[in-house]
Amino acid sequence: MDVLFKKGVSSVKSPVKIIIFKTTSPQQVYPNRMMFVVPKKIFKRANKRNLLKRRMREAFRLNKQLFYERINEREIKCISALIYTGNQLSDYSEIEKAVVYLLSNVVNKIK
RNA sequence: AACGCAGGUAGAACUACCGCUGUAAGGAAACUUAUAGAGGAAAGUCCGGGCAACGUAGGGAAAUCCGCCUUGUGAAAACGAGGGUGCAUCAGCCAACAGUUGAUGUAACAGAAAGUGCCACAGAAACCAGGUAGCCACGGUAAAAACUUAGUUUUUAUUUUGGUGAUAGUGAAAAUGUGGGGUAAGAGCCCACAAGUAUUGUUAGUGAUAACAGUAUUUGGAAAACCUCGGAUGUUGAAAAGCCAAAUAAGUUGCGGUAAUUAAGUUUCCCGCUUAUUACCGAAAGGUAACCGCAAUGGGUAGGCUGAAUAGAUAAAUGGUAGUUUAUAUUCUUUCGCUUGCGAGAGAAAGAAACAGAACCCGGCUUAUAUACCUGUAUUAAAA
RNA sequence: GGUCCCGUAGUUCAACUGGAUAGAAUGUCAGAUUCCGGUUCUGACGGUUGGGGGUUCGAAUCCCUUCGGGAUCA
Repeated sequence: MDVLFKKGVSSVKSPVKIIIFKTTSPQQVYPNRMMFVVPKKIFKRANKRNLLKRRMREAFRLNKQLFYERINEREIKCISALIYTGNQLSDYSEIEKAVVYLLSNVVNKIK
């Protein structure tokens, strides 16, 4: 996880940020491992953090097919993190737009 | 009726598709099927338990919590009902105050008359009253006046000693208040009335307590300062605790065993050194003081399961989208009634948005809460 | 999950076991000094003592409640 945040490639589309890193670990079977983060400093209440994490997870779940195709094209395996950086609660539709944009564009940035 | 405040109750339902966590069954596996899946506060952690380890003859100290009475629930903390007492507000009686009656609200409601300490500034004094000024008495000194011619008496000033707690107006608070007697001056010193406290008795009441009578007494505030009294609690908390796995090495020190040492000298002991001796190695010269066990030190290991639950176990699931219905704010259309801009009915549109997310489990307390309903109440408006 | 501690001018700290206008340094502003600026000197401003309630004659201090921040455990 430390490696991800130090060496990973990041991309921002408000209110979500993505960090991705190409891994060479042989233990990983799946094409990608995703982590969802909502900072406690901005959202003090646990129910709001839960709500945002659920929305981000749902958006990723419905749109991950496209993301996996692009990864498989390049024949690599990744670990990545979705971080919520906004200050306010956003609707599901806003989050979904941001997540789709990031998933489609971030793969090209990997070296 | 509107709106505000306080308290209480509830804290929408259903369908489809795609998913999430646990459990069970099936399957080689991928996975499939069935079933269960957040709250009134899950929150704060302010209390009390269960449970676990350690401790425990009995008693005490310390520490923490509780504190009017009766009664109900409870394992206990605590909560409910009724009552008592104090305080506050409002109303009635009264010209007014005081007092009393009623209603409502409220109380960390045992003890300040066991003890220690505190009460700034101001004030004589903030609690054994009495240093100061004042007042009063006897005496001394000085001056003046009167009578009488030698002193006496009176007044004033000053002062020693004694008495006094009326006067001192400061403070949040000043030693119970008023009146009279009494006295050199005064004082609960005495008396009357009133107020308070303690205590005894009688009556009423289960009791807190109340009423009456007697006796004693006048003793500020604060216990949310320490503390005293009565009651309860052994201490520490699931990072407790149990089991499995892994690890507990080398070195150093001490004690003991075996043939693997012993003795003397060096100022008493230890270390070290010297000499002799014992054992082992070596052809000799010479070299070495082993090895094993226990304890300490030293460092090393530090993962999993149980605890654990018919929601659930290790970053933690309980969701997303679409639609329907309902409570309901709002808007529009329309019918009826008349008070002519309100009320009642019908239809359409829109339509769940509060506080908030279990982590060992229960019981209380506290705090946060859109909207609806219920109870109480302040204000405003209308009618009688 | 448990236990404990701390919140005071813009900033860093005081205020003794409750006693008065909450103080000091620094910062800010104004004035003086200087040709101008700095330094220096003088003065002023700046506080709901985190919020709310209670005890008390009196609360930054004691008690209750709440908000925020921090430490610690094997």
